[in-house]
Amino acid sequence: MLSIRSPERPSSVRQIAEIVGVSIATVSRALNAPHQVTPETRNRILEAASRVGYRPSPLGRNLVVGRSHLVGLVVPNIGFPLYGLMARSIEEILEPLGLRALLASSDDDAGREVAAAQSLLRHAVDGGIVINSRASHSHALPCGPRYPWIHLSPEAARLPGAVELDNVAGGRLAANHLIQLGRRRLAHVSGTGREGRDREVGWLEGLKAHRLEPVGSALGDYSESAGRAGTRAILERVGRDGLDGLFLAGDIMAAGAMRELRIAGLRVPEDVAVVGFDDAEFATMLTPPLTTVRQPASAMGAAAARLLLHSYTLLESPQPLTRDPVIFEPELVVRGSSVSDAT
Amino acid sequence: MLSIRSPERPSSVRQIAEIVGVSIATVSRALNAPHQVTPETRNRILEAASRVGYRPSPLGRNLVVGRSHLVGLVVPNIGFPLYGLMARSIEEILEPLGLRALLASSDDDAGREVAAAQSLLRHAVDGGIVINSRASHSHALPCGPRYPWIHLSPEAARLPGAVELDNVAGGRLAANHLIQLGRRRLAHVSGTGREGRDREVGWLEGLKAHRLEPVGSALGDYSESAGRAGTRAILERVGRDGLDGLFLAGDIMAAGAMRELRIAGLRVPEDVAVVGFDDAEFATMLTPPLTTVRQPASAMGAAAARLLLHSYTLLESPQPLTRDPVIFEPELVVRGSSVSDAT
DNA sequence: TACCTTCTTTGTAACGTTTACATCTCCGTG
DNA sequence: CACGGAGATGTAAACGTTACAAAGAAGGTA
Repeated sequence: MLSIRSPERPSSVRQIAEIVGVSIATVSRALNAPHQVTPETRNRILEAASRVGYRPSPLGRNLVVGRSHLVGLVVPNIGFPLYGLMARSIEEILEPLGLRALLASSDDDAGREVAAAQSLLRHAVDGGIVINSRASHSHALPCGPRYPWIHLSPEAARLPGAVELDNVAGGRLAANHLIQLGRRRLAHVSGTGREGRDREVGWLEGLKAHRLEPVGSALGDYSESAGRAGTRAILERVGRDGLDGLFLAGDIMAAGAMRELRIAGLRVPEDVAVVGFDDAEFATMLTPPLTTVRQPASAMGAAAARLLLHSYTLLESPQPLTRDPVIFEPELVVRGSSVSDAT
Repeated sequence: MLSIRSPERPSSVRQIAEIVGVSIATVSRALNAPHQVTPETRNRILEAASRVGYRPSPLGRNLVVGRSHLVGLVVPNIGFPLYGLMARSIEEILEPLGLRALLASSDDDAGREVAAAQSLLRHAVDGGIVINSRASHSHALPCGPRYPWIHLSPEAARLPGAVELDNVAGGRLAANHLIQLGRRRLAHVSGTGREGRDREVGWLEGLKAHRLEPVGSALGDYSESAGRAGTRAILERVGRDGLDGLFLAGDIMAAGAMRELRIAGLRVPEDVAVVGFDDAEFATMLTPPLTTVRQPASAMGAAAARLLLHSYTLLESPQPLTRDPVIFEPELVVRGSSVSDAT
């Protein structure tokens, strides 16, 4: 049976030093810089260490080197697949360097985001990454020179250390694609936040470049029901024949839109071509598979992690973070919801 | 501009002690146990502390109290939605207690799982949760009495501190549902690992209770392509009319199966009723919406977190972990892929 | 041989915090 | 005055690493 509090203390450098008859510094050196110790004493130390089953306490080590080897990771909700993918790729960059991600949730709220970052700083993280950051100059994170923070969001483009997607270009991609398919009666269901606004800006730019006016638009919040409600509202306004191309600021809304179009008796893509945003995992599983603007989530996560490492106090010559954001370009993935003979 | 290495050290108890003219112990007491210090000196200490902007170092504190307030979280891949949901609910339980989840990935490999747990222990986590644990008696985690580990998987049911889903009951639910719908030509695409085997065991039990033999089966690995390939193989063997009910051990495979059935010209649910497993987020977005056996991921994550807290060294009277697993019952969610007039 | 330089090896102390134990002071009671 | 108790405060120990000091040896030169 397990007894929770074991009385015997784990072995320490002091214990080994006493056994061998040297100072604790020599023990530490024998373990970390063997060439600095006489082979004879080194062997005696190593032998004693393995005999008592010595394992160095990371807390002691962290204390003296002044770093915790922890990296904060603030995510709106780790249960959302997009953020999970980003977290995974961040972790893959950090792990080989002996760094670990410490998790906190922001629920996409600026206040909770700051609180989460503060909480992580109390755990002495060496730095951090905020996914879908809502931080701005008015809600700045407690970011000191010893605690670099990377912002993974267009919201924070004016803060040092930002990684962002060119959402405007993404909206343009969607518009150009639908226009090239010959669609002219175009509508959009938007998303929230800076990224939602940017996608709409790009969308409208794309239309304007072809001297087109949108036939309708609706506000959305990336939920399936918002996609359905927005589509229904647009259809009611323009009528069954008033729409032949629909762009939604997120794939989940696009799934709702396709359901609503089907209920209205409209075929996708023959009657209405549908374009989503993100390229979520389920996009290929929809009927028809969803044409969408891919957000390179893994690559963006990896870039944020590398940017953090670049300014990390651990490195030989850390570079200060600049205000130049790292910008990723989205990519159009054409599938059956816009082109009937696509995969 | 940010300069990464700031030369000035953060303030410490030593600095405050020197300013006020007391020992560091008195400073610590004034901050942590104010009633033990004379009001007059206490005020002078607090005043000096706030003047120099003192913030106690968590590294020093963790070191001396022997706890890090960190909980290890070993996940196959945090990018998988099911695991993300579990992680999120675990986090929600831990956060109010000031505990944070430290992340590591196992990639569903027993060896990497042990390595990840060891790495987390080197970061001095106070305990940990292993999602989809592959640990067994032969590949046991480095679990000492001071480091309780919870296993979130049926694989580890014989280890202390296990939380598991009754996968056998889940397979039975699927079988009973299809049989009650009048389907008699039933087939299954299985999953890997203990949970995959258990789901198949329950499935076959359910069939046997109604004196039915399956018309076919195929091995799968939870991927969409495995769902498609398995379905195709079964159809080739039994013919277009040889199948009217299909159970797949995961929703992603079910999405692939529905695509394959459609390609074969079979209607879902009229010709073939389809049942998945997990109740993933996208299940409602498929066409038709997927009937599935729901795995209560959030509740299971929360249960694992509570079990960990129960045996946590932090608590007043921690309870040793027992070998009795916490078992969750799955629930059938009926949708359009098995009943045409369902939601 | 005496002295100096260089290199190797080892020891000391400090880092930051908490806490068990020791010490000291003050006050009251016998 | 002696003793005891209570309250306040100091001391030291715990953890692992590393800058610095110190000691010693080896080797070269006058």
